[in-house]
Amino acid sequence: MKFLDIGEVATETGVKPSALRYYEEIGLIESLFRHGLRRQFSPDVLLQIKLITMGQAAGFSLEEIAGMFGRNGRPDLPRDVLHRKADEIDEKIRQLGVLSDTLRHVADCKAPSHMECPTFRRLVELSGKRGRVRLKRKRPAAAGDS
Amino acid sequence: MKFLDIGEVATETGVKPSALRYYEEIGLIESLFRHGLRRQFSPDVLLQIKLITMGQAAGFSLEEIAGMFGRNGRPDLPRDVLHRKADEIDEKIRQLGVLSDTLRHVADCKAPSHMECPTFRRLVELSGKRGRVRLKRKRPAAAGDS
DNA sequence: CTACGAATTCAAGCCAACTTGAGGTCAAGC
DNA sequence: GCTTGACCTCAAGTTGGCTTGAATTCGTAG
Repeated sequence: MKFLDIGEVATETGVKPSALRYYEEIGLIESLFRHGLRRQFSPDVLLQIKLITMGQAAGFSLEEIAGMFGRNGRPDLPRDVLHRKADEIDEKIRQLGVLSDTLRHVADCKAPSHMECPTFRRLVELSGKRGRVRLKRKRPAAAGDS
Repeated sequence: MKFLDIGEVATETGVKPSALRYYEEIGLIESLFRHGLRRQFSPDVLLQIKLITMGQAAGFSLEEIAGMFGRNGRPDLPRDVLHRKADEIDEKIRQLGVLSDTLRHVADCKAPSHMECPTFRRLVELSGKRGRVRLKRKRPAAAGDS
């Protein structure tokens, strides 16, 4: 089996060595042993780091991420908590959908101010509602309708 | 027309007064005038704040958010940049889908370590790929398949 | 054997986004 | 006219997640 230097892990994942050391310090990942002073990582760490960066993209703290996938490689959280996290993410996905729609609308809308545009307002107000709702795409914008 | 005290804005949006003052300080929102010392906000600010919190959930900085929806109430970014932001968000949505699936899998999988579970590995590796890919739900987990 | 480059530790620094605290102001109700 | 409570300002502090820098240690190639 081949082990990885911190530099290789860094180039493969795009996460800087300093960050990786920090992750190890807080117990989020671990190196298997040292070669001289150098940490040697299992290739599996690449997968773990992918999860970590995804979790960060989702807005979770490193602490929460550790809970989800385990400091030791397996989650310390019970099943139902994990399911609730997943639900949280799904809700975030919904909100992001609204944000994306809103952004595209803003890009294309000709109205002088968004606040006066009913489409805009509908979109944003939608963000509070539950359930899947995305705009039908590409209705050509009419003047005065931003 | 009815104007809002900072406290009302806070309770309606769930954003603390201190944060709202900070937003005003950096020009992200504005109060219309003062009543004595007190800031008076237009009800429209509630919508704006909803956008701000959505943007934050998406992982954008306040700076970026200001660019999207405008410090002044309208975006300072050109159309194509906004569209690219929307694309960014869509990509993030895809990644969150993978994360959510992975999390549910982790919750239900009986394998001793995720790293040994092929389903898990497939899921995570999927996150790099382009295009819509979500797992079919609720295939009952077999033993040894985590 | 020596030099090189890639790693190491440790403390300190940095940034965004707020929060906290002390001390002050104001308007509405009694 | 006084109290009350919600607001105000301003400076300083906090948290998370790293980054930076100085001084040092290795292993390998020449």
